[in-house]
Amino acid sequence: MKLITRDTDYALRALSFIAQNKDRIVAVSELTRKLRVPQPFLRKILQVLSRRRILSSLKGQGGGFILAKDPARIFIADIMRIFQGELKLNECFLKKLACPHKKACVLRKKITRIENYVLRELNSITIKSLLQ
Amino acid sequence: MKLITRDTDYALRALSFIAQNKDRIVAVSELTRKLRVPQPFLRKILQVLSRRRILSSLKGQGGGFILAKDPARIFIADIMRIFQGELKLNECFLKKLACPHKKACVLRKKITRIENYVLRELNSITIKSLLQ
DNA sequence: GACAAATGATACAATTATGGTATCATTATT
DNA sequence: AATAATGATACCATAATTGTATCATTTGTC
Repeated sequence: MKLITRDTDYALRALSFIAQNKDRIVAVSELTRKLRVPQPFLRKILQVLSRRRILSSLKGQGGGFILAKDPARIFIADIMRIFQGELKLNECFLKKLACPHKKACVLRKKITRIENYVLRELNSITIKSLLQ
Repeated sequence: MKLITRDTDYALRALSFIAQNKDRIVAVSELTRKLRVPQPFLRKILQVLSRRRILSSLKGQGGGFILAKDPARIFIADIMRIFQGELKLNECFLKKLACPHKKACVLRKKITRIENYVLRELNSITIKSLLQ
């Protein structure tokens, strides 16, 4: 029952650090030292964020990453979706089979209620709100 | 981001069915037909519920399972804990390392808030409330 | 221009969790 | 004695997670 996987977690921490150093370029090597996270893994994660236009990158000596968006507009739900796919707490395991309750499944309804709350919350948390 | 795993799901459906047939003993073979779930897997699940005193079992011909508790007192959070372990949305992946934020981690706090809501909800849903 | 330091892309690998199967022992009914 | 059920337990297959490794490309510095 993990809400956030490790890559998402690392991504959020990296984004927070980069947001706190908004005016300069941050290299993966620095992030690795600060966050104490495996460097090749973190590289992969940041490259994804770069492809998704959350970060901008600069190659070459002195290169690194910098935010491509206002941290007040980066929602953690978006980052989660990038690394974890669609956010659903809810998948019905019997969907292809003859589920006796079909659309009236009470369990499903209750879980959906919870899911809606969780998504609302996640959609309200920004990188900016994580700083300090 | 799965709230409920497949074994928990099957367990809840099986418990619901058994609760609807409160006055008699239900064999795994019948449940398998009704729920259309793999029989050996469901057996394993029900044996766990039996060990945990959620179900009582009767061996031998004509045997099977029957509720050991009032369905209004079986909470789905308990069933989830049995199959999924402690319910935490929250595990910090840097816990052993030098997390720069330590106890003040804002992300952790926000996730904890969500977690508390989810747990409160899950602790309020009983097998009885799933019937019909 | 050569070298060093950075990211881009991508393939591969190790570990763990999930979702099962298989088998033998035990018990109870007929 | 045979049959039909659960108890216990070991095993297995697949997928997801959590990484590593490598080579290509770009850019700054000497």
